[in-house]
Amino acid sequence: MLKIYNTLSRSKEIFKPRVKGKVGLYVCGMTVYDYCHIGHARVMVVFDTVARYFRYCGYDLTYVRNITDIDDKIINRANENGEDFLPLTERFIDAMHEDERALSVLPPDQEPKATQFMPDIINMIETLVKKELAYIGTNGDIFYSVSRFAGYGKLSGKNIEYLQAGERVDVDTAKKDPMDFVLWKMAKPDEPFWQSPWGNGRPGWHIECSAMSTCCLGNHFDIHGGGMDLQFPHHENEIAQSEGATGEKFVNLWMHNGFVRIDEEKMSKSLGNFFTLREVLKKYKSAEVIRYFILTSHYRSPLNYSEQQLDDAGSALTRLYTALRDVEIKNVPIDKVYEQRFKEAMDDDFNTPIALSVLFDCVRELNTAKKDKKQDKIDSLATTLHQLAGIIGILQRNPKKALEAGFRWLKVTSHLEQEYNLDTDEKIQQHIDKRLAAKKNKNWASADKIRDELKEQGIVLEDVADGTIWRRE
RNA sequence: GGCUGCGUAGCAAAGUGGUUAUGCAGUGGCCUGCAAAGCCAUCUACGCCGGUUCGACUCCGGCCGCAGCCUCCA
Repeated sequence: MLKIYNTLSRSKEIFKPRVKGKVGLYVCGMTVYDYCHIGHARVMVVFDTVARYFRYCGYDLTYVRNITDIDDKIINRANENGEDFLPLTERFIDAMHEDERALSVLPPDQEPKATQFMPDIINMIETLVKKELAYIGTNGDIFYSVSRFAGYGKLSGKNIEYLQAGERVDVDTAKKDPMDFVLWKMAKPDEPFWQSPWGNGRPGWHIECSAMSTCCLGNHFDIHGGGMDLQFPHHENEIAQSEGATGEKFVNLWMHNGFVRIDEEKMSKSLGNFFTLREVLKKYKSAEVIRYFILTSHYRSPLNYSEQQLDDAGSALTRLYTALRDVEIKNVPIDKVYEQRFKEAMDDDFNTPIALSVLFDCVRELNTAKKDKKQDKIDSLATTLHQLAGIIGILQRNPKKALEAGFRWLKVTSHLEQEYNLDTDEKIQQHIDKRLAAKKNKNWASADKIRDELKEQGIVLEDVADGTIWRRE
């Protein structure tokens, strides 16, 4: 029985799809004017894990994650670069897809872009104007009249009375009320625009998500997600727009993931304290450490970024992959006890830290089974581990290759570098063979020297029954 | 000012009204030519002060500290 925390009710609720066996999930994606940072990676990984789990549970899921490809920041960045906004957004959409693949994030079923939904956006605004929920401001922009929508604030728990509009930002004098927000912005000279009944312009940020989500999933759908910071005003405004326009309930369940922090402070573009995924991958060989790191905390908790934590993630993955290194994944039934424990963890609002702890318990039992040479048990547990880990998108690489590659780019500054010349696996193997020969002659001093010197260069050797295997630290 | 949420061992991170979370790190042992990996054992906990209770890290109240939203942000 799957329970999910609903921001709307501030409690965990038993998940009931609108239509039996089907789920519609919409997640607010990226505004594409820069590379993805670790905060974006978290949204992608969290909702990818949610999507994978729904499918594992047998739901027919439609997962929609939008792309905001027109807004003020995109226009500003394009101007700074002296380019048109289109090549800019195309470039960063490609980059985002690369990052997504690196994180083992499966593509959503639909990835609507704001610029592709102009007719629907304009239709929705027209409806809102017709219903007198929106009006034309003194500058020609169209605004949503917040006071005309009963229940504004129900998602974020805000009371309009106490909101201090204009405290940090000057109130736009074109509005009737400081709380009102823009639906359609008139284009200034040299800005990209689309034609509308109110003149050439572009949509406000919030309306695109109302239009795209209802077009892709219907007026009323199951789950809407995104980062905590979107709760207010973005998602609050989406509710006002969608419910105002359609007259139907918009979304049953709202999910919001916590922030990534740096030194106990929110990572954000505006604070400038962010690391892009690309930067982090200059230190770590595989984005799997980042995915693992994200899964070590519950999706609603804050997640403090540090290299120490990514190193620990690498160590943990080493243990997991090591357990699978010398076994075969067979087509055998998986262990029901571990599957049940794993399911219970995930059913409890996607508790991935517990789910991971189940995997480690499975690893221990698997390692013991190996020691005791219980082949049936080994087959069953190895398959269980591999399959359950797959549900949360980890541990799907070839274990031997993953371990030989290692998880971190080590800076080796050893004087041995020239002498050993370890730039290919074959060359590493030559040194190992040399050591095996020394071992055969019981020339321990020589064998140990090779092992120590390889270790100095980040290569760890393990002598096993039928030879020597290696991995990178 | 209004509204959220958090405070767990060396680090990270779950959870529970009484019984081992888990990972990394540490210590002791087994294994090993010696290691590594693995297995076994083990040390460090629940911000502070009250209250409820046979019993609270877990519930209630107060206090302190931290983060977030009320502006664009995942």
